Amino acid sequence: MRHLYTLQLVEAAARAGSMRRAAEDMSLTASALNRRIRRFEADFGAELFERLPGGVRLNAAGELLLAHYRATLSDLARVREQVADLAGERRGHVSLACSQALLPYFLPEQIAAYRAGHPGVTFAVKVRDRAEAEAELASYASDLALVFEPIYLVDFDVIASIAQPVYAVMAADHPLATRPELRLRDCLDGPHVAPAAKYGVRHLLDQAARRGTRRLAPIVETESFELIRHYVLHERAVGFQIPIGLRAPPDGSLVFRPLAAQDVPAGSLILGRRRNRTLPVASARFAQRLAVALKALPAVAT
Amino acid sequence: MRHLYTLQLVEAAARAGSMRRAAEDMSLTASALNRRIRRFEADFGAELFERLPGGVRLNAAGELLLAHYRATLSDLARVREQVADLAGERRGHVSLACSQALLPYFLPEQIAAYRAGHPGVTFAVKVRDRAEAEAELASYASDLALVFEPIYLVDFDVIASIAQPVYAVMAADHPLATRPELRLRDCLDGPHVAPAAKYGVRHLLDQAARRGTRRLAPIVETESFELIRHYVLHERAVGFQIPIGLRAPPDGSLVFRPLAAQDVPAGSLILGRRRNRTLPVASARFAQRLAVALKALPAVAT
DNA sequence: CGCGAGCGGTGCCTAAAAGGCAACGCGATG
DNA sequence: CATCGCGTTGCCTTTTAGGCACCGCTCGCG
Repeated sequence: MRHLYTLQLVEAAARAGSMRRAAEDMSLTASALNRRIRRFEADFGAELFERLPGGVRLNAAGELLLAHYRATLSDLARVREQVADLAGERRGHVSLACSQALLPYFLPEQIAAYRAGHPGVTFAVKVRDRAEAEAELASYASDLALVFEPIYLVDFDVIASIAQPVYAVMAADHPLATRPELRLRDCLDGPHVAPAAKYGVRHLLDQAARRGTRRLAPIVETESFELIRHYVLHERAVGFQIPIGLRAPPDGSLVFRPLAAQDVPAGSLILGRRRNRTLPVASARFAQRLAVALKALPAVAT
Repeated sequence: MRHLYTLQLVEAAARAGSMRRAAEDMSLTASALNRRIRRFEADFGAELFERLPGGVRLNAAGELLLAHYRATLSDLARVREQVADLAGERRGHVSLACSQALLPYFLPEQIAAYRAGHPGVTFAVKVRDRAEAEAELASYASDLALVFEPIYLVDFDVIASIAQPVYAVMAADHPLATRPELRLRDCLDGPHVAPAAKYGVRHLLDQAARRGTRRLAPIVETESFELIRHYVLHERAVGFQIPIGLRAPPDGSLVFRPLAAQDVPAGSLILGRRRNRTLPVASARFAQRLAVALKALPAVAT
């Protein structure tokens, strides 16, 4: 959109940290970019940047304006989608930040099912931990976030929420696999594989362990739940994951057992958007679909 | 703001209903305006107007875009105020749509008190009935609305709400003036002066009368509460108003008596803003002040 | 301590965009 | 059927934006 070009240049300068680099990024000479920004500042009534010897940095006014720009851009995209929808094109784009547990089964199925009915809609899926996901929303980088145990930020609207207990993951021949439900201490007594601290599953486990005056002592700590799932097939250890990210392999090599609720309370898997944001039609509809699918989930994985 | 000029032209054309007239309004030739709009439509990817033989009218896409423009404008004004606030200027502007009852005492006092602390802040007060006030908010024409018995629209956020019973207004020597509280039938039996149907007070009276299978039969029906207040001094008639718009004159010529709550339930005086809207700082602060002042109101006028 | 590299900013000239003017086609109107 | 007002287009002028060369400045490095 042509009329937002100046603001786009401001964003480029803010991102590059230097007018000359921003000019190069935008295929312009530094003088042209500089003049546009200076002219805008004069018109706007305030400087947007701190001019430092080594470049520029946004000041408070600039941050405010840039937030406005991003909001405007996002709203304009929504309008364009609605207009396209008016013309019956059914096009659109959904951007979503989610926790890892959604990657293997839930999201692929949901996206595929949605695209079957709306082949013109494209998706962008980013994997973000619970803190990052909310930052994604705040900066308009993603429309939706589907996160396990998010840190409730002020600018976050919950669209749907379901409980997800923590499950222990282990090889079928693990001694604990005979029990229908596990106590936390059983898992901690033996070797265990845990996700990194930034993940909601780990957060719940740490809190639960602290209540029992225990500590997690993982033999492997990782940012990848996929690694956890596969690792426990190699060494007799217990991993952890929430049921939405688990499905029994056909060969029966892997089993899941819930942790007793009195030890580790169930966490919340939450679908949210930026507070007060009107989503593009495609995102809003997909969010609606996700909300329905989440509620229809079987309470327990098998 | 220079970069929104094209959208401003679109709005002018929409308002004028003709490109030539809009061009005149904006001090431009029709050809220039027409070309800007056509260029924008090409860039945007959709036509914004129906071209009729007698002029132009916005189509659905145009309506959508214009709503975006107004939202952008409003958000930009907020940003500018926040930036001005950053510089410690304490400037700003509050636009407010309100019912007539607020005009004689409450609003002048509140505005004056606020301006005493913030002399840089200016005000725009529009008088609107309950339906119009919400349209004001929806179109971003006003930041706030303070209305008696608004028609609850979907896009309306309530900031504060207080109960206001309906009072009868009459000359001090009116026969009914001797009673501390009046029944509705007493008022309807004698000559009475009533506000027009679009006002909340009249709405409450009509509903109440219908329950008692009575009808209002005003000798004078008017859109002006000021006229009502003054008229009852000339003829032995009863008028109606809510206490926030009433104050006993020093000469004691006018008296107010509440209508029995079992006859006419109290209505709500509601301070609201457009749903999901971040208000400019000045408006937000003034709204906060209004909310406090409303809660501190004496329950009954004397 | 000097010197070059990189920065934001400015004057000058050219290129591009926007505006004004006149005219065209077209439907509505009297 | 002539006329009026509408949106629109071609042509030319005016305004605006961009490229280039260069200035003054700070900072790191030899």
